[in-house]
Amino acid sequence: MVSSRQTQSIRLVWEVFDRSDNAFSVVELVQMHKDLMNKTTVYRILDRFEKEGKLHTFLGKNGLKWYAKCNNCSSKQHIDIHPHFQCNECGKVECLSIDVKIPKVAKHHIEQANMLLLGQCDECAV
Amino acid sequence: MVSSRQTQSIRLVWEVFDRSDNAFSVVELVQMHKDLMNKTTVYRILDRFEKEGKLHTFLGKNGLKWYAKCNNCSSKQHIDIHPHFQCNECGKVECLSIDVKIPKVAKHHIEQANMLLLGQCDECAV
DNA sequence: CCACTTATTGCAACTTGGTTGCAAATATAA
DNA sequence: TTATATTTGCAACCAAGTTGCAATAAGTGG
Repeated sequence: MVSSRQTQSIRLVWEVFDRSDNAFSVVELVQMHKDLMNKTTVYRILDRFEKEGKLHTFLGKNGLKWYAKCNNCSSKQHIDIHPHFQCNECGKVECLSIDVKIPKVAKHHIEQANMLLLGQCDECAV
Repeated sequence: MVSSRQTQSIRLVWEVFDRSDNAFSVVELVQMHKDLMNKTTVYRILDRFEKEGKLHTFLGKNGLKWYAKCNNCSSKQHIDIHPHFQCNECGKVECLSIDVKIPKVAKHHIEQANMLLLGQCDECAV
């Protein structure tokens, strides 16, 4: 492993995140690159970005994997919690930059916490 | 829809929940009934229990669907939040009977919140 | 207790998200 | 420019979940 060559595909996938602060589902990312690279490649690149701490992941409302840029989060803070919001109508997802306290639970050693808020986003609220 | 016949399969699936306060993943439930009924049937029965407000569902750490009895929760409270805990080692899931405040977020109308805590359970902590 | 209606089930085929192994392509260092 | 090790494409695979339809079986009513 180690190195990390600067390939066309890696550049293209990164650009998506570089140009926007949105979160993207893997499905979207595979779709938007489908003429440019294989889905396996997309999966692998995202995987790598996550390991490198450039992106963090979480699960959306149907158990689909989403990726977002790590703006507020160092790779240490990945285990900490900022909640994500997903609109029940348009499906769009956002990282919320608020902190949620991880509850202490007796007899449980909590290492991570995921919080997904579901509702209606600004744009879908007529 | 409406009626609801009391079939063998429905009875069998319900017994699992009746005998224990654990949460069960669909995968487990399909597996444990595999000689008694088709997986489609298990899916359909769980689906129905959920609609009837007997069970609530949530997603575990790999996006797998889990079902648990609605003890503390009326069907109204489904949209409210008690967090779930999943052990990273043995995979077991519990409903935690603590309340988590749903954060208010400007410009977002939040309808539901899901919180999954991950860590080590009592039994896996040597 | 039988016949009938309709809910429920089984089955097989399908869909979708995600993974794997390996050969071919290509970025980089020398 | 070449050598080599990383990336990629591809095709096949896996698992979770869904669908359509024919077969089965609950729960009526007679």
